Amino acid sequence: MESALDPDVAPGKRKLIEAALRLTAGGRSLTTLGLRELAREAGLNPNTFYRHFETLDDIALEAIESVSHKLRPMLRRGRWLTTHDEPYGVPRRACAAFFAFVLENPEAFLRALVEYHGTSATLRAAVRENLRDVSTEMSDDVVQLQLMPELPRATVDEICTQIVLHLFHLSSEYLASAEQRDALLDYSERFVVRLFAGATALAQHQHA
Amino acid sequence: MESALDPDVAPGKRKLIEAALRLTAGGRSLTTLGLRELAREAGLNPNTFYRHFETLDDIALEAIESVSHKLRPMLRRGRWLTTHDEPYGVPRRACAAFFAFVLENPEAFLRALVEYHGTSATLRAAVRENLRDVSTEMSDDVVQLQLMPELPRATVDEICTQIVLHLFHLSSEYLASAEQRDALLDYSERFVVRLFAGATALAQHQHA
DNA sequence: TGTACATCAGTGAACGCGCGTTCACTGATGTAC
DNA sequence: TGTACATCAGTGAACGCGCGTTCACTGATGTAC
Repeated sequence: MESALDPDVAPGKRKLIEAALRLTAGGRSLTTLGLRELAREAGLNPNTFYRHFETLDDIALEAIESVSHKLRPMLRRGRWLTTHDEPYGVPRRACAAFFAFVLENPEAFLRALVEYHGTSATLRAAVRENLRDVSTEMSDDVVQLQLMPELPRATVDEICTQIVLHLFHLSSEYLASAEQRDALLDYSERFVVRLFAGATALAQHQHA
Repeated sequence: MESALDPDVAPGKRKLIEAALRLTAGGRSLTTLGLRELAREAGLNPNTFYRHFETLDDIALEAIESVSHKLRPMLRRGRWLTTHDEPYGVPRRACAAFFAFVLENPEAFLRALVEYHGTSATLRAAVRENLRDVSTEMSDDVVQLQLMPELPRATVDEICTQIVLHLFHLSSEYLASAEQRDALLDYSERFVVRLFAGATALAQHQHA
């Protein structure tokens, strides 16, 4: 269940992409993969690569895309917030939901982290675009549930971007040490609460 | 003036380390360098490598260390704050000082960014240690200049860590596009101000 | 002061190996008539 | 319905190349006596 590829792509192509994902699951960059290495991992003739891809960049992009297509739907609204709860637990539960999702998809996050500051501009852009989508959805929720009624939409957007980025960068440490997970959750909650509390306080000062 | 190496190390060793720094300046990871590639860049026989290093990891570590020894003293106290100014401009000037420093040492920052989530645990640890030192010094300043008298030291430490990390991750975008630099500075200032304002507001709520 | 020897940075040729790439081939599936 | 042909995923052998590594060598500097 590594990827969610079309079922009607050639089996060799699917095997190669799955091999790429397997090889990079531990934190290796997609840009360091070799053609023969991929074929070996996929159990195919090296030549088969050329039947489906032009360059090694091609397969890297398709691999990123297949992960993204799996991740995106799982980060939609419902997972983050539950409307009928008291609002003060929301930041903690949102952080907890994010980290739970990281635990469910550790390889995907390690891959994304590596490419975030990696060599390939295309892969960097792909990762950032996905993060932007996540933070936009988070911001939508905050606005629609009227969690921060005093703040303008632009401010909520900005803070959500910073939160998602922060959680994203913490995810490797969250995966690495099970003992620190509670501490990281506390830490992230304080981060979120402080940003929103600060923005609210500043907005009130402006009004007074 | 790439590095600050001991003047009495063998010229071949210095040339190899400088070659490593040159090759990674654009954002390549140290872990992807080849022995012959280094020798070529340094203008030396490939074999000379073995006179000074055991493995390719060795030279990567020494390269990181030489950058660190150059960077550390430049991030000390004086650069961040100026005591006699009004306190409300401090966050912006601190961010501006950090970004100015990034502009002066673009290669060093690109290198550090790449290794931050890279494959080698040793290099990751080296980068993180340096960031921790920077944020500790920043926290010292905030406490000693009594900029946030209501906040306990632990809170100031935590916020400074988050600020340094945030600025660090922004540095690649800061370097990449000159047009966005003013916007990034504004953005960072808001981030800093919100965190401290939030922590202060929350501390006052607790007292009331 | 002069000679013999050890140390050590750097050289040059050669090795075996895995790499990306090319070419000619197989065998299954689909399609035209 | 049957035959001929095109398409296409996958195979296998071979290529030239750059890699890390080894071995034997040079030549300068320092040291012992």
